[in-house]
Amino acid sequence: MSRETLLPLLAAHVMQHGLADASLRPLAKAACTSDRMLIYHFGNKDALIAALLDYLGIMFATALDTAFPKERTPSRRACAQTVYEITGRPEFAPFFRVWWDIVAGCSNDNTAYLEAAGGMMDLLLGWVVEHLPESDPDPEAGARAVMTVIEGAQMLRAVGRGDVAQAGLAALEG
Amino acid sequence: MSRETLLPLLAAHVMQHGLADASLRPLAKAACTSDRMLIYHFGNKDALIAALLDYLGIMFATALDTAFPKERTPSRRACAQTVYEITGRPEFAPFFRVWWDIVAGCSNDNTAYLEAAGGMMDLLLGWVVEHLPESDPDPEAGARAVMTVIEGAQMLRAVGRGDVAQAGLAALEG
DNA sequence: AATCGATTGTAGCAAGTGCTACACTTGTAG
DNA sequence: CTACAAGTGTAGCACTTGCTACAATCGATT
Repeated sequence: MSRETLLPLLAAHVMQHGLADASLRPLAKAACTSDRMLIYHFGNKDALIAALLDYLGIMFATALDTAFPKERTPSRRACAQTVYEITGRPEFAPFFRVWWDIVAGCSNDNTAYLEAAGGMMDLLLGWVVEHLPESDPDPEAGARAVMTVIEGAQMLRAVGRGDVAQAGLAALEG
Repeated sequence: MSRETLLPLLAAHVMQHGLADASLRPLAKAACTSDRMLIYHFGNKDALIAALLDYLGIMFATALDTAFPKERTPSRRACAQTVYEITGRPEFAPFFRVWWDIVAGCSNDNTAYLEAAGGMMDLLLGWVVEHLPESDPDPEAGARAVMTVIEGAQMLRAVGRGDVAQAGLAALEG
């Protein structure tokens, strides 16, 4: 049992139960160890969470690569709608459970959370750039516009206003 | 000491420390009572939180009305940018601290949180409708588009990507 | 065989959690 | 004045929290 074998189990638990009130003993049980061992391997809980955020970032990146089509999208709007549709699938729900916990942590100035969240945003931004149509006049600016709409749509969906989100996506120009 | 006198103090505490890990004894201290009294007045913690969410919704509505200009904005983009600018002022930071906690609660299927968040979104949606230019061809659709971009921008700002948010706002048509 | 570091189990601590039991004081209605 | 309900303080329960002390096991090196 090393950090590397522990992390997937910990990540699975966190994606199912949320990151906000994850405590050592339930985490340990999920990873088939004891709280004692988690502290031993990671030093303390903060370090464990930091390592977990790192790992979740990697998981997110790979999930992105496998779930998304390789081709470019025909328009900015189509790109945004594609991301929205794919991230709305049930297998992405666990990820969003922890995502909103991370955002909440960010607004409490938690540095580890800010880094993790920023990293994931940069990752997604890069993905969007490469999936905009080749004809896009300004892919960088386009990606930022698309990202903003996507994230807004995802938040609205999270609070049960998916209809607003869809309308917002449909209004995207390009 | 009644619920009505307690709620402002509780709200103040929650906006400073976050809603996620608000526990009875700190809340009680902030409201100059005991945990015993909070339970007495609200029945249990869940009911207290529900009442608090209600109260925060009202606070949000009044904050909106006082902070925002009475006039209509000249364009959809200007409307979004105005909301973004105003909600970025430091006095709104405490509110967003609890807002992201609420969103996180929503993605854990917490009904009370879902209701509160949905209510606030509807409120803001209505406000946007009435602040779009009179010339707007479809204020309902426009408001949804504006809302989506606003919320995306606010999330990006929360995770330290305000630059992306600004670009996203600037790309809004109309 | 001896030793050493890495790893693990058991037990527990001090603090904090939501909540309750019980006794006590009030203000008010009969 | 009395009775009764609303309100309040003190103590405490059973539980969870992050973390530590102490000792034991294990494989590998000397």
